[in-house]
Amino acid sequence: MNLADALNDDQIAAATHGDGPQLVLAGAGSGKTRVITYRIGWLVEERGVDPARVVAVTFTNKAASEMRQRVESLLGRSPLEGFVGTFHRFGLAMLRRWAERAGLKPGFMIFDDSDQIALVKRALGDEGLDESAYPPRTMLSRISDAKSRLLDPEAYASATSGFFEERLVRVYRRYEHLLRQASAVDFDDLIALPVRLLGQDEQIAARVRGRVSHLLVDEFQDTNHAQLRLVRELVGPAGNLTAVGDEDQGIYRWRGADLDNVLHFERFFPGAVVRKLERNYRSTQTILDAAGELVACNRKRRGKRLWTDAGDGEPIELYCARDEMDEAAWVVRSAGELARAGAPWREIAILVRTNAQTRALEEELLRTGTPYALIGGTRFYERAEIKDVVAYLRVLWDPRDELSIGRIVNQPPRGIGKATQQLLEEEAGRSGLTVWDALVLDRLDSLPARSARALRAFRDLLAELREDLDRVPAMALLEKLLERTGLLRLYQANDPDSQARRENLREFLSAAQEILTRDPARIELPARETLPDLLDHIALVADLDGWRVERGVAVLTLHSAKGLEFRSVFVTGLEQGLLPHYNAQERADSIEEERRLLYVGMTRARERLLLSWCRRRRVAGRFQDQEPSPFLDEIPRLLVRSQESPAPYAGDRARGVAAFFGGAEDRSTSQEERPLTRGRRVRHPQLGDGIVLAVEGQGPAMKLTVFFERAGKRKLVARFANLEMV
DNA sequence: AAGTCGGGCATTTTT
DNA sequence: TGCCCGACTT
Repeated sequence: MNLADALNDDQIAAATHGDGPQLVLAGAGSGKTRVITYRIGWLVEERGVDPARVVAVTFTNKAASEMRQRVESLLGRSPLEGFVGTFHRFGLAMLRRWAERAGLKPGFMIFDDSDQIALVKRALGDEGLDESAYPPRTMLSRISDAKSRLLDPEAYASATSGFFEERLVRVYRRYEHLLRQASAVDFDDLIALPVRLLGQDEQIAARVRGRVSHLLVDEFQDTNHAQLRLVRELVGPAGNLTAVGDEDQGIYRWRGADLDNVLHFERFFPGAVVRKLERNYRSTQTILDAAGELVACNRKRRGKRLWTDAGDGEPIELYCARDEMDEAAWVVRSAGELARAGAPWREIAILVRTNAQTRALEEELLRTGTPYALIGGTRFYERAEIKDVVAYLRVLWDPRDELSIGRIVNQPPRGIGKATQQLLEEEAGRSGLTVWDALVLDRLDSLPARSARALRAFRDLLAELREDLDRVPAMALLEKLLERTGLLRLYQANDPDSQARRENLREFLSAAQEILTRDPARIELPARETLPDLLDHIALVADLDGWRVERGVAVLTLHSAKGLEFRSVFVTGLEQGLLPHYNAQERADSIEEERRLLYVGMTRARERLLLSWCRRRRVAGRFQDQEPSPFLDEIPRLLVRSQESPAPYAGDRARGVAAFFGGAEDRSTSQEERPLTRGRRVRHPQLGDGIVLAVEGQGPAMKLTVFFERAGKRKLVARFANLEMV
């Protein structure tokens, strides 16, 4: 293996590190995946380490599969015997293997975010607490926080005090009870339970440790306390650990990530060797200097200075916009210029701090017909129609999954409304049965005849499908399910919404097909054998990483930009209150995290970095005067070329009206006079030709109901719709 | 039981 | 300003 051709000296040192722990502080774009890949290769090829005993963990499925592929192609072994995957999948593998020893039922399910919220709501109800005084989201995040610190309700109770905390403990305790009752685990359990198992069961610990001779952890700055403990349980304080991370890219503190895991690494792993990768292979020196100066203002860091021999490149552009629409116009116009200069659209990214910012940008992209892809947003498996199918699958697998039953019992509508569900639950509760058992035992006499009939039909439908569990493969079952339940029929209409949902269901089927065919030997097995894999996969993969096939400018949040790179990057909304965000302004820690967020955004750029801010911005519907972000002062002026909106305050209304009537800002005032009334024919850049059905309101607030030949009836805000008269 | 209305609300979201 | 959830209506 010739490392010298593939790696620089620092990278070689990290890849060929001997025994014991090492921390590799890998700056943005310093080739850390390369280092991890080559280290695994070196261990196997040069050190004769058994590849089955190499474990590499990351945070995202995407990073994991990329790493796996690179190792496989480097070593020419496929599939690789060792574990390469996410923390959560590693934990899950342990729990599946030793479910009972961990206090779980063998077929336990993984609850996702919305399941967890539902459970918290139920726990609040059981404890007689009001959701408005104890917001479920807050409660859940506090519970998750406790779990990621490995505190069970009792430990948490003794570690805290106060009125709110006392309530929280009760909800936490109840939540745990409900979770186990549903024979399910949440994401935090996938880490916490294995830690406990390793700490308590010597036999299992010995077996697992025997399988992990070398552990590599990526994105170490994102680990939380529980994950650090898991790592320590696996390799011990002096073990063969390679931790790769960058404290300057730690942006998940609010999710429990603990930067101290990197900052005080040697405290947890005494005698560790610390190495830095400071040579950058991505950006120009100008970009690195700007980002470096910025992040140097942070105190919580060990310190790195990135350099490149790629040259200085272009200065950074800074645009001071009048408002968010002007900002969007500048961004899109500049993106167009970059594209004309040779950058493919997909090599351009527009970064935002909050999702709300995407609105103005999207309007402008739409208006100008610029191809774009909104990254993030509602994730695939969170879409209602997908959740429905998954809920059916879960119920088929475990009909005592009450949460999922609750979701599908009247979906599609089959005459089992809230009242009926309530009665059924009471009936079940009286005999100490689960809802499903009550249905099977036909305890429906106390219910109105019509409700009972509907419930029996539902029960028989499920029973029929469940019989197929042992008879047909999962794909066949899935197709039959969609057919027999009527889920497919629900979206028969030809409106865009139904079309999108049908498309999603198709997408789901092909994703399921793909997952199931990963193991061709098992594809013909009955569903009972393969369904658990499918369900695990769905729970652990939030999204289909399909966006790469889309072409167009990427619009995404700073958080979801981590790990990506683009030829040109816009970071928008560099304003006090937005970046840094209001809610982060009190605590110095949080300000530093906001600074890292900007740092992450800036270092995504290879060639061009363009920043913008607005003098005023519409926040929650109101115009607000904005101040530039203090972070802008931390970027050396010499590296920046500034420009300002040519029309600082003038012509808001004129522009709004112009935009409304036809696109280009200077488009005829004569059209302004033509009244927009019912019956007028209009053209929308995306929706095509249509006819105005109704007009509400006046001026900027004017709303139109338009019937489009292609897209059907739509309600539009006239000012944003960019309609053209025809 | 299902649609309609209106108040409250509005960072970020790897698994 | 828009969206989401819960309450209200038919």
